[in-house]
Amino acid sequence: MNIGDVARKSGLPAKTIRYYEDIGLIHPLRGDNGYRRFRDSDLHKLAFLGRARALGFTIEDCRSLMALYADESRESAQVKKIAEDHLHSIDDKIAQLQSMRATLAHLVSCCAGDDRPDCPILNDLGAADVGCCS
Amino acid sequence: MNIGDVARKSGLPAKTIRYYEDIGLIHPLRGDNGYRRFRDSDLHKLAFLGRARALGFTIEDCRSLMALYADESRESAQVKKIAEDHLHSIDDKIAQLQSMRATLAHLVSCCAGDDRPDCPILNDLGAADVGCCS
DNA sequence: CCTTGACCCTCCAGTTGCTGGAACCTCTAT
DNA sequence: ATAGAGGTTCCAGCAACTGGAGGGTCAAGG
Repeated sequence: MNIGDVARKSGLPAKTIRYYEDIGLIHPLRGDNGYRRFRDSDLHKLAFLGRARALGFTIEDCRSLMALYADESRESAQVKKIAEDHLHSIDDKIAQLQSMRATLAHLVSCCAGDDRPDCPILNDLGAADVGCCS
Repeated sequence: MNIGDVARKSGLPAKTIRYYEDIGLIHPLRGDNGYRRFRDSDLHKLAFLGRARALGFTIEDCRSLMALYADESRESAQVKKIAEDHLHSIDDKIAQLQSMRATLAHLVSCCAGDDRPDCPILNDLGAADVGCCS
């Protein structure tokens, strides 16, 4: 398979696949013409990577997960640890975003959004101790 | 004020403050020794930036917001538009993270996390059509 | 007067995970 | 022969900093 084929099958852009080879996540063969030649196992790895990335794992996590996947003598605790750590970092991000969201939604709801210059959003950003309502 | 003073007062790292000058968000004066000399107005802008960044606004949003803040003839609708757009992008991110979180939490709960190699997390990543439970 | 330590300066490189583009080569079909 | 669709490499850029090297400056203590 050429890179276009695995791109279509894996759903990853060709650029990304080349990048994954660059950083050593996959090792496709090369044809006499210099083209990358992908085996089924390469496609399988790319699909694995696509799913892991879709779950938000970092590239380094993906590297670890693929190593564990290939390691018959792994302990599932190792995998679970990576996944749990990631889950916590997702929870942290969600909490942070929800906190931002709450503040922002409140400010937005206080802003008239008309042609007058008076704006509680700017008032709030301009001075921490200015409540935007009442 | 020197950069260390404004760093302490604004809560922003000195590095970040230099960066903000680089990209033209602030324009502190310079003393004869080459040191940056910050006025109260610079500190005020940095505090504004710190709060806007804490709400997740991009640097370009911050630039627009600061321009509107300085513009006496602004319309609050312009500010509200930026804030609402940002609010939507936050909502999108939260939704995406919650979707990841749901999948991941399920997989984690299915994984024994012991010394055996069998792992539903890896099974799922390795093949899309493998349910991790039952 | 000298030294020490806390500041300050600039400039360059690295972070994460790609993405776009230039300049070029290869294959297939007409 | 040529057009167009594929492939290749390499370099630059994104966002928003962050770290470090290699230096200059300032105030206090001996």
